[in-house]
Amino acid sequence: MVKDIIEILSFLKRNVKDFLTEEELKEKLLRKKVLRVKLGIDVTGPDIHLGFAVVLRKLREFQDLGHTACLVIGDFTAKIGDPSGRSKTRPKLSDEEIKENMKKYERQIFKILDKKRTEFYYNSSWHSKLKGDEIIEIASKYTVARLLERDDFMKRYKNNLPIYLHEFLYPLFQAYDSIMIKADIELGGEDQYWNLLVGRELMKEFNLEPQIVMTMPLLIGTDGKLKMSKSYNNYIGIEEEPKEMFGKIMSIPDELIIHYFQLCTNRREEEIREFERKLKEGENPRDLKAQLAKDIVTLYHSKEKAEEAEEEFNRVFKYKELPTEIPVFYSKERNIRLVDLLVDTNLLPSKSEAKRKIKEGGVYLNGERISDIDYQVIINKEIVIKVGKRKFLKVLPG
RNA sequence: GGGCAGGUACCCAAGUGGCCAAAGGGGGCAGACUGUAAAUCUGCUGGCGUGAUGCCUUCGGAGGUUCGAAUCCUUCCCUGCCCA
Repeated sequence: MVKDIIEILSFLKRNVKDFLTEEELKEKLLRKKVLRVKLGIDVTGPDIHLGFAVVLRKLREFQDLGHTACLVIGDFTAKIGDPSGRSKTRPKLSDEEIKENMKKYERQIFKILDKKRTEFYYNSSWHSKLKGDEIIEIASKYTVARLLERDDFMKRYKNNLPIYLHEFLYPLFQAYDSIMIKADIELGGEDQYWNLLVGRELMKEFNLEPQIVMTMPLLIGTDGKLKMSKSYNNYIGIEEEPKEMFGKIMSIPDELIIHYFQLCTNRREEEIREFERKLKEGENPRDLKAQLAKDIVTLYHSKEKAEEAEEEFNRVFKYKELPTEIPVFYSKERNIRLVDLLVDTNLLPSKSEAKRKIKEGGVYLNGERISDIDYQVIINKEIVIKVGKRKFLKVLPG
């Protein structure tokens, strides 16, 4: 029994950044059969990306060991939004929008999680009922100095940027969630560490067994610099089309290959070491990245789709051929300026932009670069337009 | 409540009467090269116009002064700091 637990612990420790504390988890595993593993879900946008998937995958590991995933939907904060109207990351959402988002979310979440061992909680169901005196009670358990410990708050404070009072309260509300669902352990990205600790502290204040805190490293986004996030637009959604997913993974900087293998695939530790060695020995990073892309597409789609995506990628970017499927636009005009056509087809947003792209040599008609901004297009048969490396459109008379 | 400092394009940030569609950086896009939608280098980055020294819209909002305003004045809104 004890030996099993040690094995389980070392399994669970893979890809973990902060773990507070291993001893407590060991003790809980010995004492309880089923742990309640909490994960907070933000409902502001409908896409789950590979970064969040790192955490979800960890949660799945707990489920596979028989534990319960307790997903706390942050609909309360989403509904309140940001009164200052400044923060784009917290737009105010209606019940309908939240429901709509949740539908899409569930579909994606269960690509990773096990439905049978998942419970959903909407935190508005308790937060909306809190009375003023109860809120004060919660607030009285924590100090401003401790709230200011949070890096993000401290930075803003030092830089004379606004910190709104409700933002100060959010961590406490989030912590209160842990109390309401009696979490044994809470998971999150490493940037959540501080928030999760508040949960731990608050639980102690309410005379509950404090939750264990476990965070996963943040996945770096496709830009190679910032954490993967919707707001930085550097993310790869787990529901993206295989081709798109494949391409996006190919576009990550080479230095991130191992990082992604580690956090986004089921490759064993030894295999990853092996890849690392190959890279050092001068193996073409392109090939390993293609392997990575296949791994990930297989995980969220299928092996077949992954292979298709690879073929397509090679066709378009390696051999510079046309993609197999090109969207079609039927043009009523038979004789039109190229600039106008580019705008009409939505390939480019404005005529100025179209002229720029033509001047830059980024526009091709049937494989031929066009550099005359006054170019007239005669549409009497199929024409394939290419803008930049990735935009293709077939234009037919219609 | 009082004093002071600020609000500029997708973001950060310079500009303090005409040479401002507005420096610089980031991001984005395009090209070259390549190993790929990697890295690096180069260019572009408000809209419209037949190509440059043309027009229209944009420097928190609304008015005003001026031949001319991001820049000056009035007023309102917002943020930070200090004092109370």
